[in-house]
Amino acid sequence: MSREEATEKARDLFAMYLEANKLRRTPERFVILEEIYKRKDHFDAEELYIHMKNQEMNISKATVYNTLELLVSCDLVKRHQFGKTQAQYEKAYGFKQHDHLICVECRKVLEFCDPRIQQIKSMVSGMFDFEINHHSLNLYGQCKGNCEHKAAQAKTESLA
Amino acid sequence: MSREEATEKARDLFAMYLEANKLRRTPERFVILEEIYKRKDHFDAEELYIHMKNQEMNISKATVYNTLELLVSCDLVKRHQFGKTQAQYEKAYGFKQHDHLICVECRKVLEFCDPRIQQIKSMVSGMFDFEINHHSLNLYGQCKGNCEHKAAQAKTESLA
DNA sequence: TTGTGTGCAAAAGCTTTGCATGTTG
DNA sequence: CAACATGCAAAGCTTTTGCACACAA
Repeated sequence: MSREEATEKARDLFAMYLEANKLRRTPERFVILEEIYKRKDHFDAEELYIHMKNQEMNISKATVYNTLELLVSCDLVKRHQFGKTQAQYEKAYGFKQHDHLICVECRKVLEFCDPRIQQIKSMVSGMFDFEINHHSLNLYGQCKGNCEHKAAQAKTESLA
Repeated sequence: MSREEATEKARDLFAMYLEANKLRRTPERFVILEEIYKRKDHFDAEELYIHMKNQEMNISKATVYNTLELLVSCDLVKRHQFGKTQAQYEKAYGFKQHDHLICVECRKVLEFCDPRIQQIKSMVSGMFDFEINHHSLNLYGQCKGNCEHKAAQAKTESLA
């Protein structure tokens, strides 16, 4: 699925979600969704807010946070806590689910996939009689070389 | 290893760490370590601070945070981010490493172990040429019953 | 028209910092 | 006695809230 297709689908899903929950289709909500789906990487609420301001868009922080919350609720956006404070976000629809590898030196965030995490989830779910909705797996470490990860990136892309 | 033995070992390790890093052996640092190793569950910095105040101990928040930081650095304490803000801590020496299952309804935190996480870490480490120091795996969901997890607790204890 | 959503600013909550004082090595 | 650690309070930073106005349904 191309980025454009994913964005279009996400827009439709968001509209349906809003309708189903009797929430309003405000321009702000769709502008924010649009901007998030233009992005490739992780971002935080502040960055998104600043970006809107730079575009001369009159969108408040309250609305940014409110909309992110809505988008997380309907699974169109994922929220992560890589560091101590500031949450990070990323688009979630139409892109392969993955986990994260964080370099504690350069703070770069890489993505990887491993099917074993699904097995762990099913097993734990059964053992505790829990319904597991989502998970967060972060590996922290440091790149051995010069914090250039291009070789590894290429490797995972070939696996995808 | 009993709780007392673990506490004693932790105290020694902390003393060695302080000496190795030319840091001072202040009473506050050891009182905090002691209190943490008395605890069975997760706690946050505020709880620890309040507890000290209730014991008529004159320990400031700054010292609580500073000491937690030191203890995390030398792996005697682990820091977790289960929710959005407030970090949670737990003692780490002499207790089996584990991951967490969080009920998003009652906020209860359960613990589980799975060897597959180690396999994932080695594989990703090799693939990205990364040195992985630690990880964080949290599963979020809800208990199907009444948020009583005693049966499951019993099951994991029998596995340990 | 009606009530939800928005912008703005202020408040809240967790953590860190600055400074004077105390205490370790 | 010379640094370093502490206590206290204030500041910092991210996120939430209150309120008046705007606008979607």
